[in-house]
Amino acid sequence: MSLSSESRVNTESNEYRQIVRIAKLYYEEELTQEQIGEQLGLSRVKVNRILQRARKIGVVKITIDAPESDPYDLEHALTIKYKLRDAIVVPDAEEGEALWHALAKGAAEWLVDHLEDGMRVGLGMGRTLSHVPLYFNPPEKINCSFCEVIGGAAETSGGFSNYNVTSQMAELAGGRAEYVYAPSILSSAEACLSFKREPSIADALERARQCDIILQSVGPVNKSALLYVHGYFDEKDLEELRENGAVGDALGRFFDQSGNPFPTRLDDQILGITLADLKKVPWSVVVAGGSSKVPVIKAALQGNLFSVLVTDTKTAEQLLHEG
Amino acid sequence: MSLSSESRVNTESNEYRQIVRIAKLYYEEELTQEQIGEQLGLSRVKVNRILQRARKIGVVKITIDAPESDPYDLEHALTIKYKLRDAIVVPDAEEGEALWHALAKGAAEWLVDHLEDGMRVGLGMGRTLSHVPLYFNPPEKINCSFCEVIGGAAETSGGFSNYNVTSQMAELAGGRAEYVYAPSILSSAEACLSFKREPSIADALERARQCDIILQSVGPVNKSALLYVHGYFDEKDLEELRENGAVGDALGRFFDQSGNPFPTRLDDQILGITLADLKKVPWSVVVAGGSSKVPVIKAALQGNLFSVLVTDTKTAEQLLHEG
DNA sequence: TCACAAAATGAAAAAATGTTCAAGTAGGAA
DNA sequence: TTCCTACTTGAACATTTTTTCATTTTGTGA
Repeated sequence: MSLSSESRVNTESNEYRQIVRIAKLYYEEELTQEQIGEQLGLSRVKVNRILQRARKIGVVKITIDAPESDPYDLEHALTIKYKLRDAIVVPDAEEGEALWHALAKGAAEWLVDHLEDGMRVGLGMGRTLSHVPLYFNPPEKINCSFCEVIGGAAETSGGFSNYNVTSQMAELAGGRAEYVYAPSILSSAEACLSFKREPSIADALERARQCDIILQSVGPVNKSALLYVHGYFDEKDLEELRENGAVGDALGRFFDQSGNPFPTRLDDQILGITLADLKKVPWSVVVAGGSSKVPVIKAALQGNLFSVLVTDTKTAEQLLHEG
Repeated sequence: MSLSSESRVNTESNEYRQIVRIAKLYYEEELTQEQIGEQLGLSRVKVNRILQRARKIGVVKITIDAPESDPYDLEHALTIKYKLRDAIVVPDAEEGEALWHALAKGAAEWLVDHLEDGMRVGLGMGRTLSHVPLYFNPPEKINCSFCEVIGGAAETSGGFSNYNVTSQMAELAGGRAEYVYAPSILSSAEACLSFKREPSIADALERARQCDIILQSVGPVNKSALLYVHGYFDEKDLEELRENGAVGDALGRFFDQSGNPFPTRLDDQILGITLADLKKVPWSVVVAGGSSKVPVIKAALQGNLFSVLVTDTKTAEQLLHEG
């Protein structure tokens, strides 16, 4: 019949008329392709092909109505670009308001939506995470448990103890708290090993590996790193790490630009789950934002260390438009 | 979770956020419902339900882009309202231009698009049909045949003979013509019967019944009717037919308001296919327009005598908006 | 005319989607 | 509390859609 060029169709042509008619019968009248074929004397396969063509050349337009699309678009773009299960973009912090409050709120709300009976939630460390309980407000009691994924029940990190966070979360949810009664970093690999052999601690770590959800932050290779704070690394060590390609850390474990583990001499002294463990968790949530963390987050996401990201608008945009 | 009211969703809610995200993954990223469910931790069925909801509440809008939509809309509306296989709406005739030219052109073009090798096309009678050859212009030779569906190879009707029309069409298409060598109306039922028993005529009628396509017009119960023109009915007869509920005729066979056959004393004297035969033809095309024919066309379509309509804009609108 | 590559076709297979149903669950009234 | 009705859920089933593939058709250049 007519010589059908790839993507342009004469609006006056009979081919076009037919495309429009079939599209209407399918999308407006909701006939099946079979019924349309029968009515018009075409094979079902042909009707199918015409419909594909109709979508391709834009005779049929499918639009998604998303008012206030900005945050949604960012979230959606992030999930696509980094193959995430979910992404939450919170508004940039107001002047004078700390970013970690906004992030903590986003993480807390995300958690309320995803927490179900029987789940175990692992909590990492850091200033942002320590603010999560402030905003965590489940509408009803949930039969779940919260645990630590790194030692340190009795320690404090940046003024906030893991212990407190874990117990607060458990209380707010109406669930149980499970602790790791041990330091996060041991003085030697041997000491660490003997702790790990202790059944109660081994159990605690095993529970941590089997969390349904883990919330954790990531940080750059600088003085905020866990191992620096605890005095196991000095400035020179950090410098060396950076020079050799370490980009950031999560739970005291460093990783490079691609999110691959970057081993350090202290890896065997840390009492906590590894990056490999983290990758296996169904919902591993990284809660982080701020310009300095952009390359770190990017690396972590590229290495699939996390499946959910909670961040702020500005960071989201940097994650999307750079590189 | 949230109490989901039937058709209104809070744009800020997490439910809405989820609907938009899933809609985007499905319609923009073209993931399958299964993949989406996997990624988001939902069952496939649930994703399916959310997508149905997205369409229902209008988050997803499917639009069909039909520039110059007027004729298309009319055609589409006609196919739906009267359950037609196709409808062609030609522009209203210009001042001084006869409607039947426009209709004949529409019918001829429709035929070009649908005529295929091996098909048989039956041609009825009437002024409009007699103009079809003028506009019939197939781009290539088609191995098909044209036949008459009512006697009258040697007669003329309104100045145009069936014979001429059939042979012209066959010639233009490069196919064969098959005639019914007999009058369209006999002087008695007995005479008609003996004609019908004649093998060559019986064959011709059988061929007519097995057409793939039949083009025919319809007319109101007035002096233009075949049986009046041939002198078998007088004005009083017409008057009586009208009073008893006859609305129009096709091929000399009358029908009522619902398109049901309205028997007359002359039915057995007509040498041609019946309305019941007409209904069995895959593509029976009625070519008719004009205010006076609106009730006739409507009746014929309601009785499913035809599956394709060729008419003009004004008539189309009347067919759609009245009754 | 022939031969060849590209495009179109539809039957069958595979995949995706939609529906039903039985079981479970929340919310509300007594 | 108990009972009741309403809704929600996902597995199993049914239907529809899409893809694949072998074949035919069509256009093109020799």
